[in-house]
Amino acid sequence: MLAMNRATTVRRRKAGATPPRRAARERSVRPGDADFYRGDAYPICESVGYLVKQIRSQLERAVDAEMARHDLTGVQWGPLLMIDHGLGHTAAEIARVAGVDTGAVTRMLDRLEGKGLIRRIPSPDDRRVVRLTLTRAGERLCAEIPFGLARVSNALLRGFTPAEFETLKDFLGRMLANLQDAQQ
Amino acid sequence: MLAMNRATTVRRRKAGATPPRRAARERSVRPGDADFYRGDAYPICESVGYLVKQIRSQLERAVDAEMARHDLTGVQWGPLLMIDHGLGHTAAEIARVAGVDTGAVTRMLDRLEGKGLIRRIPSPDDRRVVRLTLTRAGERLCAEIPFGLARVSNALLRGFTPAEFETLKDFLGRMLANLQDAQQ
DNA sequence: TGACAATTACTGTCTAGACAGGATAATGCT
DNA sequence: AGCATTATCCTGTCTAGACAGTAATTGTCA
Repeated sequence: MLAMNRATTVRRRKAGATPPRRAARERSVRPGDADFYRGDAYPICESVGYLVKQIRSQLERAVDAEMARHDLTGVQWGPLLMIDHGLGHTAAEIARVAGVDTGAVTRMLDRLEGKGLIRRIPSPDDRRVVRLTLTRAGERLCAEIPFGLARVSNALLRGFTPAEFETLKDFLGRMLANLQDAQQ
Repeated sequence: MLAMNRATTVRRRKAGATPPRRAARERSVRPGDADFYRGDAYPICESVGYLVKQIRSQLERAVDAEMARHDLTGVQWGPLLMIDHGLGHTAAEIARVAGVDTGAVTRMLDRLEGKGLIRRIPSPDDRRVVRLTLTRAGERLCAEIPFGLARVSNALLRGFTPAEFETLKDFLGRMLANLQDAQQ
């Protein structure tokens, strides 16, 4: 169990969760799924999944470039805004809301603290928890960030009509819901 | 210039590329951009960018779970398929097509070679390049992969009509185009 | 031809997420 | 009250991408 890589770990968990599943290559995961793609003729570079991946990574690049003006990497502004908006009082809360590992959060907070943007304050109520607050510099930065995000978002949606914008949000919401309940 | 982090580097490059840009917080990047979002009222957790990010990461999780059955991580199947389809004869070609760093490719190929899925063969024509081929095991794996991808894609699109599917692809394509030409 | 530029593969270093495991502290149940 | 469970935070180790820089080779052009 020592040098076990991530793939192996995931497989083990999956095997425990859904037992049978074999020789089920031709059908979809569950009845009701769409049937737009087939395994024996999958257009890798034109699939919806590929497009989403491309958009996401280009989007991250664009946001990165905006945030770089403030000396932030592409992911550091997220927790910062969460703390500012009262959605992230502790490391565990940030991990839950952002859907990432607590270990990753710990190390990211190290970097934000190193940059003098946040402070860690041991909670008097519960001596396990460390409460997070913004420094003055952190607050100043948080006021700037949404402008960059809005700029990138508007560039992304260039040419969309208001009606298309609404349809798009509907589609995205439905895909996300599909993914979430496909995951049980 | 030694211990310079990524954010700083990006900023420097950006500063060199687009000189003026100051006090331009209220307007979008370029005329013609949509105006669905404003910096002073940005709905972080409901924005299109946030949705795309969520979809992408959930999608990666789902694909990960599929690929884990073959002991592959979520990104290793990409280069594998590229080699199989003749889109990635060399490390440099993979890096170009996938849009990632050559250094990252080198290390990923190390892992794939370690798993016995690919072979590196020094090219006789050009002594700088190393040609990539699949091993027998790699070929077998490549035949399986598209079935998992199709399964995940169909689950993602559950409930979409064919017309909606076409509209969705149109929207995604337009967003990607916007991002690409916003990047000059 | 010979200097210079470009390309290829690679290595080092940073940020970053995922998983596992551990220390400490709080809570719940018998 | 005592003990097990749970929660919080942290550290170690792996995969992974980005950037910088290097060595070897190839291409270009004066």
